[in-house]
Amino acid sequence: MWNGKIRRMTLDEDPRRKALLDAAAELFFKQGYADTSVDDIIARAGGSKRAIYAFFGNKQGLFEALLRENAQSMFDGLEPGTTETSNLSSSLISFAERLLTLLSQPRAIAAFRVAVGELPRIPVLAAIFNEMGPERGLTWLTDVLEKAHDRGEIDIDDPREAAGQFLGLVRGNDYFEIILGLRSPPSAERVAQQARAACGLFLKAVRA
Amino acid sequence: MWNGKIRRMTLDEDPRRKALLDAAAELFFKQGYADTSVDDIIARAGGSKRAIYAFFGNKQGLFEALLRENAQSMFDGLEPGTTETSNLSSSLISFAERLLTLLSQPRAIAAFRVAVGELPRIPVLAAIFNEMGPERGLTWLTDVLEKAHDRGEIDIDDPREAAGQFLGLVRGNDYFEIILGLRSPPSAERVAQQARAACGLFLKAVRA
DNA sequence: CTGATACGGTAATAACCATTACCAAGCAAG
DNA sequence: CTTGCTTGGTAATGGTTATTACCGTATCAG
Repeated sequence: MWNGKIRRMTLDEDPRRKALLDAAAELFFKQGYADTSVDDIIARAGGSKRAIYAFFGNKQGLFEALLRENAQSMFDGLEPGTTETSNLSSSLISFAERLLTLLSQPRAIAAFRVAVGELPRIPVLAAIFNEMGPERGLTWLTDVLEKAHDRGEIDIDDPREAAGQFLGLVRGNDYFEIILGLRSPPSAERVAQQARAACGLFLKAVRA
Repeated sequence: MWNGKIRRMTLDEDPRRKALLDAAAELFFKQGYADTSVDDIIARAGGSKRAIYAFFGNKQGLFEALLRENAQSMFDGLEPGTTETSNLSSSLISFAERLLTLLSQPRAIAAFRVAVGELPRIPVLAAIFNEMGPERGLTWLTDVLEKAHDRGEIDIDDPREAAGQFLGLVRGNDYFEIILGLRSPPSAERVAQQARAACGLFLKAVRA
C-alpha cells in the first residue's frame, strides 16, 4: 500500500490531490515559488501538510507536478487532428490562432514566468516544457510546411527553420511584452487579426 | 552627508558600489533572487553588510539597481546613430544582428530569466525594462519602416505593427528555446545567418 | 596633538519555513 | 468486540536569513 516514496496507486481523480494542485497553482502562479509556503497551500487546500509529502514527496515535487500537468492540459488540442488540410493558408491561420489563444491565457503566462524563474534551480522544467508544447507544435508545423513545399506551393530552404520563423512571426513582439507585463493579454479579435497578419506576411514571402 | 535613506552623493564610480553590483550580478543571475543571501554577496564582494544597506537601502534595492544598470549598459548601442541609411536591407540586417548578439549574451539571458521570475513581486521591473530596451528599439524600427514606406520602398499598413512582426521574426523560435534552456546561445555565424534570413523573408513580403 | 564624528565589521535579533516526529482517531481483520 | 495499523492533524526541530544594534577605529578639523 505504500511504495516508500510517493503515492502512485491513488487515482488521478483523487479530489484531495486535485485540491492541492489547484491551491498550488493559485499561489505559486501569483506569488512565485519561494514566497509560497507549504502552510499557505494547506491553508487554502485544506487537509494537512502530510498530504503534500505523501502525494508529491516534497514542495518541489508538488511544483513539478503542477507544471507538468498544467502544461499537459494546456498544450493538448494545439495540434489539429489532421495534417491533410486542403488550404495551407487557413491551416496556418487556424494553428496560429490556437497558439496565440493558448499563450494568452493568464494561467499560461503566469506558469511561464514562474517556470522560467525557477529554471536554473530545477533544470527538469526545461524537459517538461519541451515535451509538452514547443517541440510538438514545431514538429507538426515543420511537417505541414515540408508537405506544402513538396507540393510546390511554397519555396523554402529548410522546413524546420521556416517553422521557427513562422512561430516567431506569430508571437511577434506582443508576446514578449505580455511576458514582461508591459501589455495585457490580447482580446480574441486581436488574436485573430494577429494570426491573419502573420500568416499573410509569411505566405507572401514564401509563396512560390 | 546622509540623506536619511540611501547614499546618493557618492560618485557612480565608487569601487565599493561597483564591487557590490558585480557580486550581486554573479549570484543573482546564477542562483536567483531568493536563493542568494546578503551574506553570500558580501562574502564575494568583501566589505560589510552595512554597505549594501547604505548604498541600496535593502536587498531588493540592490536587485533593482542591478537590473536597471545592467539593462542600461546592455541596450546602449542598440540603436545606430543614424536612421538615414541608404540601404534598407543592410540597415535592417545590421539592426537584427546587433539585437540577436545582445540578446544572446549569457548575462542578458540570465537577467531576463531572473527579472521575469520576480516580476509579479517587483512590478517596477517592467518599467525598467520598458524604458531601457524594447521601447527604444521598437520606436527606432518603426521610424525606419515608416520612412521606407514614405519613400515607396515597402508596402505596409501600420509601421508599428510591422516593426513588431519584424522583431518577432528576428527572434524566431530560437530565442524562446534559449530562454527555456532548451538551446545554447547561438554562435556569431548563426546570429548572422538568422538575421539575414529574417530580413530576407520580411523584405520579400513587404517589398513594394 | 586631540577630540569628535562617521564608518566598517561583527554579533544579535526575530521571524520564517521545509521537513519530520508525535499523537489521536478511524478502520479492518480476526 | 478488540487489536493492530493506517491516516490525518498538530507541534516540534533545525537551519536560514534579512535587518539592525553595537563597538572599535580611522579620519578630519581645530
